[in-house]
Amino acid sequence: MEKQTITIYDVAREANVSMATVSRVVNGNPNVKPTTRKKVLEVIDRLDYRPNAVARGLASKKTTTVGVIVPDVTNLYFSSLARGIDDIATMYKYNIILANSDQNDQKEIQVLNTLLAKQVDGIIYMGHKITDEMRAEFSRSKTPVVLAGTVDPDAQVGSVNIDYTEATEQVITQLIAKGNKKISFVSGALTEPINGIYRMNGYKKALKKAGINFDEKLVFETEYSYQAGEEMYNKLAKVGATAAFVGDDELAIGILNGALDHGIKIPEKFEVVTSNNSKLTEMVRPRLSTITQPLYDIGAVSMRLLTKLMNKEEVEEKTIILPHNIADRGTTKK
Amino acid sequence: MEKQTITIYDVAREANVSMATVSRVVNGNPNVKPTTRKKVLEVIDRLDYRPNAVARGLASKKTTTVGVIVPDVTNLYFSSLARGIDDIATMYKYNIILANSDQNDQKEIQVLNTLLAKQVDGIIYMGHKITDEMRAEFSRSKTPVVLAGTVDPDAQVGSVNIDYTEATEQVITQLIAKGNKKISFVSGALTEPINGIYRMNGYKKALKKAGINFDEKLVFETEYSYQAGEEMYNKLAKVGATAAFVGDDELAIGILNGALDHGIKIPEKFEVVTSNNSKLTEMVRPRLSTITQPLYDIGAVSMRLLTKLMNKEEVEEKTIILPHNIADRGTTKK
DNA sequence: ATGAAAGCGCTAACAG
DNA sequence: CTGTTAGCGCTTTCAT
Repeated sequence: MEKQTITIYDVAREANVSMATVSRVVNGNPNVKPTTRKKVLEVIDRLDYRPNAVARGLASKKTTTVGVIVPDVTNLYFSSLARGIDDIATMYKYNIILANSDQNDQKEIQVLNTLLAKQVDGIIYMGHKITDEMRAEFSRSKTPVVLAGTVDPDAQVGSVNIDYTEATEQVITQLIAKGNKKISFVSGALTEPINGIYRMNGYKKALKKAGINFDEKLVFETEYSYQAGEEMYNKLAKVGATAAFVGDDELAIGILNGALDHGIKIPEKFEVVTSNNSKLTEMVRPRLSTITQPLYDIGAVSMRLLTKLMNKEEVEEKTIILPHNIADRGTTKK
Repeated sequence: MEKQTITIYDVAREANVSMATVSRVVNGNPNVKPTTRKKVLEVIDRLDYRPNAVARGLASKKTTTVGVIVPDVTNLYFSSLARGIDDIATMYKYNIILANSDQNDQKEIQVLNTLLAKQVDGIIYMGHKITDEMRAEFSRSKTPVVLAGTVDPDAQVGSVNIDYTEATEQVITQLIAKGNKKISFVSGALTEPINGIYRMNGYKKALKKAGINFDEKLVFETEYSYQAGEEMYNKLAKVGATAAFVGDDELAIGILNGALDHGIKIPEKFEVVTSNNSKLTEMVRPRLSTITQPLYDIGAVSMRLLTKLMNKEEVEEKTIILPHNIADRGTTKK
């Protein structure tokens, strides 16, 4: 025979009080006489009663769970953000439903819909690009949304990022100061605003300031993968680049190793700066110079912002920019 | 004014059918006349009706979500498993509630309880060690549990792993064949069965077969981190080890870089073999030799097993061992 | 401080 | 093939 699930009703009966009272003590409502509270608590303990969050969710219209959409958790950039998100979520008593989207448009919409169907109280979205359809869904639903480490020029929703333009400009400026004239720009698709708009603008600004002409041949779009990076080095060599600014750490490591495997001296003959400062950057030799982003914090702050939004608190600014820096390590000249 | 959520009842009214019929078409029940199905579907579309999964969960006692407990998602070993889990979960229409435990006993219990309160249909646990309390909770609850990449000698629950003992034995045997006499065993706590029992047994077996005495001084327990590895190299040098078998990739990379930073030639002067074959192993130079585990598959198979358990299907064997191999790469002699 | 009662939105017999 | 009717377990007014 199935073990009977014990409900709030059982507790009420055993404690000689009403369901309402049990509900009150479970929810920490102060309007309960200490004696009855004690009595109820004791019965709860004795019966090993565990509130059913689903029933509670249906009645209260709050699930205390938030949806997290991520391209791929095995990417350290995203898993670092996810970690920050989960920690703050836990702190505020939320749980996370984590869904990998593979940045696939269909899957994203699909995932968003099941998340909404599951009545999540809020959503954190990470990705490289927001399709029109997603944007439409975001604004159509009254569920709060925060973009973490993800930019959207037309975003009506909250977001947490660093200033990619400025960071990129600084990197390029430093590279130019070290004597580089041909600095490649390697990133994912330029149709992604973070690449095509923000980083690219920073790149061009630095070039312009230094009086260097923008050369399209130095710009490479590719996928975010180690493999793509390894193959990329040849192309960089072919166009005569002496340095590369790279938008993703795994990609950068691919390029670094590609160069190394060709016997190129790093940083003497080729410099590379990456963008995410994931822990990978410190695990390779030479250590990768990089823009330092507070990855964990971006996630944490995103979740914190989301809690405010879910709580309908007033937020002064829902487009948050966190500080960044540049770490000069082994892949750039001293 | 709040936008009124539209329910199954609204659809029923608009379509001139009963809630039951709407429910049937929503759930793909074949017992609906094509005409009415069409009519209902049209109303659903027009009203933009979206079934409430929480209400459904309460009524059906199934949430189609599973809990996933993991020490830390930013660890590539675990995120790789998690990725496999999520993909199969999606395939079977489940969602994943992901919770980081930091391998903290208290937090684990805490997390397990909220997962259970949220009525997850099943749980996948990853970790280094299962405390008595967790084991007790697992057997007390009727919610199916599967351990992924996690061993528990007394496990009553499902599990998916490789044969750690055999794999370790093979590694050590190969290392011995290459002339090493002093091979260090570096892992996390030996109180964790995977280290203290399985891997250690493999280590000792290989030694014994080769007639080499077990030397406690060659065994090192440490935490799973890159940093710990970097610091570990000195100790290895001190005891005169010429090779190391390492239980974790980040740890192994730390050791590798520690040696490299000391100017040690790898693999000529020191060999290292790691255990998890995460993508990190191919990103360092020289590439790390490793036991190859099908990480993604361990996750995928775990989730598949869990679906069967949740479905109360008959499973021949719930302790699954997946095949492994040894990849001889740059950190071992040819 | 406590109880009664009406839902929350849906599924699942059961009946027809 | 379709409708009726109970719940699922809890929160939340509204009384008292």
